Amino acid sequence: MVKVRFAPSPTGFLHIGGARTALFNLMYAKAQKGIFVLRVEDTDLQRSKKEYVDEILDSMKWLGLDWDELYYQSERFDIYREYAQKLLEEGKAYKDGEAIILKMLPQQVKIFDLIRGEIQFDTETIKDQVLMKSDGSPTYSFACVVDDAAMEISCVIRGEDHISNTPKQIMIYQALGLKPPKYAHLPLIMGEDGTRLSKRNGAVAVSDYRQQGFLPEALINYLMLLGWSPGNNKEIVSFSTAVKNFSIKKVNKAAAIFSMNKLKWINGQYIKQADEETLIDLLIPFLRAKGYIKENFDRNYLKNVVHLFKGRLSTLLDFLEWTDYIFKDQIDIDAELKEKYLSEDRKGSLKELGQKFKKVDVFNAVNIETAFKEVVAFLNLQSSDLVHPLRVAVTGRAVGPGLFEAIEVLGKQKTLERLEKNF
RNA sequence: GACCCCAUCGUCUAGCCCGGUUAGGACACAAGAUUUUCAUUCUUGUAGCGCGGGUUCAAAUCCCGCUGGGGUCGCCA
Repeated sequence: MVKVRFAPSPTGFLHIGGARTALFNLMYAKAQKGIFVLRVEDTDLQRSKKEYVDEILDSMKWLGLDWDELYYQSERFDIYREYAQKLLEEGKAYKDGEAIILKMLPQQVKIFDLIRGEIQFDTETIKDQVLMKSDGSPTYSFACVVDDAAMEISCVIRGEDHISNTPKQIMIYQALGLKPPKYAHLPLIMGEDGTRLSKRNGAVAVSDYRQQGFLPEALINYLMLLGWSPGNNKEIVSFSTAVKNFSIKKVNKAAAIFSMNKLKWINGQYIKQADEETLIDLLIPFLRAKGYIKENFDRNYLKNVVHLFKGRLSTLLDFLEWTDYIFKDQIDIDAELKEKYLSEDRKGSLKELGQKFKKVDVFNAVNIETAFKEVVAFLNLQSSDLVHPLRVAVTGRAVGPGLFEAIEVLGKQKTLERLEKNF
């Protein structure tokens, strides 16, 4: 039976690298109809926090990284103590104060890594390992070994930063008389500048990406591409498709640099693919937080707005950026734009447009454009002479979606108000 | 420093295991087309096997060395 685990420590938020490790564990499990265990490694009584546990579980759920079993190491101290006691009695470990320490026997330890092949260590270079700390809590390696064995984990898939822990843990298995699992050490994810991923060079917490308006499916899609390729030159690939093609042996050995650009591109692709109703649900929390919508809002109207902008978003946050003139009563027009597009003679033309628009009964894009064209012809102008001033006058921006569609969505009332009052 | 891991376009990668490819794709970048603007979309382009030795008729691919990058050396996980 294939069984893997993701074992985060609740001393911080779920890290993007942790999420990738969890994802590869899940893909490996799903590809073989195995079990995915989530084990919270909260043995550090000082640094572990309940709020971090909640945040990690929440982020995992948001990403769709659903686990089959959940364990907390803090509830298993008796088990670790028992095993440590046994090693003490067998003379394989010794006491130093209250701490229990494993004697390192001299030998060559070979580990076979599914991704890297054979790796060899000489235990001469490894110190005796603390199993139980003076305060009665187990160390990472000891709890890890006892649990991986007890939970019958068939393969340990973790970050490359754990390679040097592996021989230490093999020695613990050996002392305990237990058979080690298989191992697969994933390449690390580095920041844009090639150094360790940190808050300095981009967001590290999964929850940050959520707040920045990334879709969970898009983040998953991006993460699976870091160190692995779904094949067939495909980049936009769903989790289930990835699972069908997943092979741990095809995982890359070299560290990968995180690219915000590519993540944004993928996110934009997912937004374009999503239907309006789905996007509305995703957007609601953002719109509420921004104060753009109240408890009660017109969902149909919102649908029109979403339809207008969905093709130009790379994150959900971009939507707020684009739609300020739709949701706000007042708009501010940048002085530079005023000077460039709203000169005195243009103002007269815009007044003229306002008069014409007032008479348009069915205020839709087609009728607005017709009215616009009539005014342009009447004033002996080119369309382009008035398109930009009109856009600036009603949206406060020089760029945006199709002007007439935008005006339709903006609505007759706000359009007329702005043509009369804004300059 | 010691031990360990790694090395294909700027970035993510396919190819490497089982030597023979015009070294493929994607992001980014550039140009063009479309668009009333911007974005989208489409087309095209720039760009890569770190270096040096082997082995071989033939090396991105196999071997060795170097260089470079990374990780670990806690009673943290």
